[in-house]
Amino acid sequence: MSALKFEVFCTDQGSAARRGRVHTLHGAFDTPAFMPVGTRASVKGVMPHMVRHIGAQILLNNTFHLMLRPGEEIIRRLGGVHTFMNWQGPILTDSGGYQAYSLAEQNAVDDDGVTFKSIVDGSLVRLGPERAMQVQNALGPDIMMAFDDCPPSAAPRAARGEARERGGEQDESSEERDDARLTAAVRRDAGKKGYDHAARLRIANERTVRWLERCKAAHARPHDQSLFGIVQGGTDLEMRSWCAARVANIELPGYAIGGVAVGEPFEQIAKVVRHTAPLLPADKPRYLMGVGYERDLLAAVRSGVDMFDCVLPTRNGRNANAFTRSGQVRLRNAKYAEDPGPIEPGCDCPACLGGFGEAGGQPAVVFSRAYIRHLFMAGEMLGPILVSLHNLRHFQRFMADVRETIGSGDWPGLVQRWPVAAPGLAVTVS
RNA sequence: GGGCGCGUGCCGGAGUGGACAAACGGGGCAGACUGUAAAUCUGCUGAUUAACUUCUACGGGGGUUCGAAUCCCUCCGCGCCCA
Repeated sequence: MSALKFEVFCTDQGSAARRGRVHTLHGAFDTPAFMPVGTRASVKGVMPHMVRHIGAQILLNNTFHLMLRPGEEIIRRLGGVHTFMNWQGPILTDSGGYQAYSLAEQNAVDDDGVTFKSIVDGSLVRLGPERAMQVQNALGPDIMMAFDDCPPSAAPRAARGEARERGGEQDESSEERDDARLTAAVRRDAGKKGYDHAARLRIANERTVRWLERCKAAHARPHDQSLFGIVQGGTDLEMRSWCAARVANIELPGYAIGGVAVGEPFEQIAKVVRHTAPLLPADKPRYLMGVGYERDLLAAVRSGVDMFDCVLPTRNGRNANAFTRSGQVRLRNAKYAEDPGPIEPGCDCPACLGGFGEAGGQPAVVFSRAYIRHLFMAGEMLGPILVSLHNLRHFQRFMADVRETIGSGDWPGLVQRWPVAAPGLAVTVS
């Protein structure tokens, strides 16, 4: 009797997509599922009951950040993450392996783990497979991720060039700027002279597999908590195959694809996922870590992925960037200064509906784009909250529709309702 | 009536002979964001040009100088002080 049960209700006729449900000791969630991110035991700006209200059934926490503050022992003594943050549904914790990537400038990786310079007090913090398990066992999530080595993406500059040639709608004026951010993540490894990306991927793969074995061995609560293994391998399909074979060979309740969406163009992400997902056991949930935009989600679902998480709805929500079925809306733009309409007509989120529908029915007046823009211009915290709610609801509604569609098989219909996701269908129909 | 000081771009405010279309900050405009050190970050912000450029600019006018936001004269406005 495992702490996790996965049932598949139906599989799509024309793709590898499947609809199902994952059961944990803190309840179940429907798959494919989108999990909001609450890194430090908080989905920023959104109270747990609101997170539930917009349709989320499971959310993320982060091992590394909670270990530094407030410390896993405090959370354990207070009853674990569920009680601590007042979320009684399933919780998944990321292991901190991603922070070795995202905080690359503050750490060093070796064969036994990662040494971080604490972002809280500057002290040296060591995180490896055993420690990551110890912390997650103390935090008490339903699903815990293995500690992996997430290598930097191959060549951010070249990758972006490709993306641009394909004539995406993105504004090109920003390329050099976020280059700075990407190279920051790459600096630690790729910045070294004589850097050999293939070799780095191989090392990451070997570590990830070895660390996974150690994680499994160190996992002290297998009857309460489920450990997921992670496949690395960058954009190299052979490396993905190599890693997937070894990771899948280790008996676990679920498996994840990591090291994706770290700067690659959309098609590359889809390609890696389409290649890797089928290599993971069909009777276990497959989790694509950190993804993503609607088109990425659609392509991955059709490749057989069941779980997703992403900071986009909340991070972009805090930055006045609203997701809609037809694309992103930058609510700070001057053209919305007098726009009386909701973020997205027809949306049933608390922002577009003007509230949570208290007694007496829904308010007649919505939170207008003009009002939300004003909130952002004025620095009012309600702005980020409203748009976060809208975005979270957007992704939940999208996933709900995707689940429906897996039953009906009407993918063109889905893409008609969600034009933003269209590239995801195009890429998986051959 | 006399004396002193001040007047810079949307705003505040540097600059006191050339590297000034003018620091810095604010405001505004635009962009980015994929297992969150992010309510953050980046760029632009006199006009004109695709760009090199050119033009108009530091209260008004006049002057000195190869060259002035910066020096001189004068006028206007504002502030403070003395009668």
